[in-house]
Amino acid sequence: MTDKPHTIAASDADAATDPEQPHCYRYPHPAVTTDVVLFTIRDDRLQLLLIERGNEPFKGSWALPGGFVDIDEDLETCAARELAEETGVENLYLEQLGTFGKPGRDPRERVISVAYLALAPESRLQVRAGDDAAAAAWFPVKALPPLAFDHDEIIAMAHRRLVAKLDYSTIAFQLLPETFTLSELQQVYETLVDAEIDKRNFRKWAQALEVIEDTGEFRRLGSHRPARVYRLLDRERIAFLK
Amino acid sequence: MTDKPHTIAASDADAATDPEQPHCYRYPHPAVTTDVVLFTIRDDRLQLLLIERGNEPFKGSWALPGGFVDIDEDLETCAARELAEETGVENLYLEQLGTFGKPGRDPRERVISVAYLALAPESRLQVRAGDDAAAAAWFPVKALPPLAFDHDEIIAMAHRRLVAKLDYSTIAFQLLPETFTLSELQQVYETLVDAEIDKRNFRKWAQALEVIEDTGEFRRLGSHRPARVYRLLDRERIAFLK
DNA sequence: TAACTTAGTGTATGAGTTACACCTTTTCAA
DNA sequence: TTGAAAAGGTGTAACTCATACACTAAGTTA
Repeated sequence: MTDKPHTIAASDADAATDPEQPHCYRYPHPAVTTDVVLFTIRDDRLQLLLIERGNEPFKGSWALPGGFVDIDEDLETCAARELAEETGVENLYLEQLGTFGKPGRDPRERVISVAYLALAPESRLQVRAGDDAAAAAWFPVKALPPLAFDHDEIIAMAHRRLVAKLDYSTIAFQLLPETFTLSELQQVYETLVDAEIDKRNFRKWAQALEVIEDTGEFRRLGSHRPARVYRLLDRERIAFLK
Repeated sequence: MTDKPHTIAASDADAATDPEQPHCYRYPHPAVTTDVVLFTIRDDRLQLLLIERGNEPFKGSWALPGGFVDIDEDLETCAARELAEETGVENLYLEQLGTFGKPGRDPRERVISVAYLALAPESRLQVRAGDDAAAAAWFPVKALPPLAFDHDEIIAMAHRRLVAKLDYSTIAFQLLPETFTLSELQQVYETLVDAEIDKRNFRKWAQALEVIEDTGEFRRLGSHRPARVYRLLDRERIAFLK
């Protein structure tokens, strides 16, 4: 990192000259936001949360939940906070996806957005409108509305990342509640890869992972044989395979 | 993305009130930099480029090459520019690694750094001091000097990413020149995984990839049988495996 | 021309992935 | 009460891919 002169100048950024715009720097600074792609599975379809924009630019389009990073706030904390504001839920799975900073992606000023991928089981979500009363809604990944900014690119990257991680991690378990049956687990995988999976092979594979345990309980839902209920051994941490 | 009031206020950021600090915003903005972890293989060891800091903070420590993002400059362009300034080389392999923004990581002001991973064969590099005449030097990953900021974390992530990608991509070919022998390729892999690899299995694997072609030429280097020379089929693009 | 050095080659074994069909256990309705 | 409906649950054989392993080939140099 080279020491350019504005590094020093910016350090006394508090110098207030205009009470309306009190934060001044020798060189221009971009704004930094976080945006979150929150996936869940509802109605056997992969869906994600979007917020309708009430103002220009992109008024009427839909955008990822997100917002400006406070000056003393960690990036991941910011993403978690924005998400909690929209969904009312804390402690969701969250991982950094990438940073999007093409000049012009926001027509107002230079905005650099750190994007996050989040996952949650539908059961944990009770989406309410955020503080700003903007409309929030779920959309299937296969049927997205017109999107603001470069959010289509961010969503495409999030989806690719999610599907790629199925091969070498247990990330998909983040889409299931505390306890689940093997059929429910298979449903999640089939939805994500958008293909049918052989039942016997899938169950052999899932049980060989050594990341789930039989709770000893059964779930009876419908007029058929009840299913064994399993639990993730290590809630929180996702495992990496082979 | 919610519309907070400062989104609008920041749009007229040009309002100059103090000729020394003419860039003012209604809310504080962080500074944004890019830092690059440039790996190469020299003397059969994985090494990376560091710059000695001439000023506080961390005066005398070593830091990743990098610098502030210009207000109209794309992030990757910024990383490539900083790298070109240090190495004199353009068109190196570059991929975004992650963004580091813990408050306090730079004691002067809030600085958010977008880190990049870069790879180059030693043959393409002729490192010269940058414009600022700071010392630049190569260090083996296994013998790094005291590092500035959180650059140890960034380097650790870059190294993990590089090694992880060996399993499912042809990223390692970016560490080789235009043409190479299979023994040279094997050397690169052995250096990266820090272990010996069986020669027959490695060559079988490399040739089954369908990403290299025999140039028909031979390289004679030393008092022994000459080696066939290969070339990467699709220079530039790295392939994803299985 | 013999010694040295790296280049180059094949086969057998085990592990893991895939394809594939039927019986079990429950509920519900006749 | 019984049988039809619906999802739960199970094993084996074929194939693919990764691994372990040792000798000959083709140059250079003394």
